[in-house]
Amino acid sequence: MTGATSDPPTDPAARCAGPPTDPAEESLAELFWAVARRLRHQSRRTLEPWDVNPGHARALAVLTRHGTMRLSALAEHLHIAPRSTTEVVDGLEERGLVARRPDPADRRATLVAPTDDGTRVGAAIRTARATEAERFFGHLSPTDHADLTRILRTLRD
Amino acid sequence: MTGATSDPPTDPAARCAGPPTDPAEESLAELFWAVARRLRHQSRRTLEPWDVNPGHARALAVLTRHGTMRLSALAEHLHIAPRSTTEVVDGLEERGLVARRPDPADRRATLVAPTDDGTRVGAAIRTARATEAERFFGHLSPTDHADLTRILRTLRD
DNA sequence: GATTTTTACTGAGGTTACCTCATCATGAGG
DNA sequence: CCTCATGATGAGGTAACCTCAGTAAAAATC
Repeated sequence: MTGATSDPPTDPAARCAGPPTDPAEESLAELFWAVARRLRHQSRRTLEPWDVNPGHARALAVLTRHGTMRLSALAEHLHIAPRSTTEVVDGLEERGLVARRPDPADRRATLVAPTDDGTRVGAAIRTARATEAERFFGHLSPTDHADLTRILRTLRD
Repeated sequence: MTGATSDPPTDPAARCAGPPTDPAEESLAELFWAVARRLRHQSRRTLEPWDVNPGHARALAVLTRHGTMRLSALAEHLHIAPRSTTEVVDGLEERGLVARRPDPADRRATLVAPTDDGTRVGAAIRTARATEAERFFGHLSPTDHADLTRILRTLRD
């Protein structure tokens, strides 16, 4: 009925900083969030085949990019609390994408390493992400693409 | 120590679709999310003085823009389930920003109307939002501003 | 070398912002 | 009148975070 309840029967992150609801009086910020919303949905769809959520994907990306690291280091990379990282790693471990192993240099610490499967999936997701971005941003002319990059970089800093 | 745990002692929404973690190999999507992150933080800070969360603010904006409406109608505007809307309205009512009143045309329904205070706060937030956007996007040259608007509109549709 | 302090992870439990399902009026159509 | 649909809400669940307390081990201090 509401659309939000029936369209995606299982989509707990249906929003985050939602759209304007009303096309009139559209500010740049509203526009920005509308685009963010689309990107987020597409991203979610992209990840579906691997049964990993965005959090898992981010962690796996860090691990395949930087290699084995301590759980605490992973937490810093992800900008989340160590305790939360424990849970993300739990999820990835359940799926056989990473493995915990004691740090030989410090018996308090655990090293988290991508498994072979994890490395493969990580690479696959990376590729899928690139394709997704291509589909999303690919419609832009080269000039617009460059402009957008430059402008976003300005806004980020 | 981790930065994430000590910097913002109370910021449950520290992320949502995080930053690249690594400046190298920055894709447009990563850039986009980095900007989104900044915008979100700034938005949160903007709302602090009124003790309303983004969800409250969105609901109040809809109500001050479109006026009194049924709870279910509000749910549709917000793209969330009616049950969730009940909770948002509860929050706003607690703060005295909206009032429930029975719909004379249908005794099952409740009308939600902004109070005088709600209207005032709604307007104030609207203004603060505009200022915030000015601060955020104001650094852009008029050309960049126009380009960004045009490009984002392309991406949204 | 023993004691204190710090650090790395994790169990327990909390919060936020959503959700579904069941319930209870009420309204609408046969 | 009776059945079915609808509007709001109680009850309870989930995801992704969080803090705090505890345990074990390392590091620093005495």
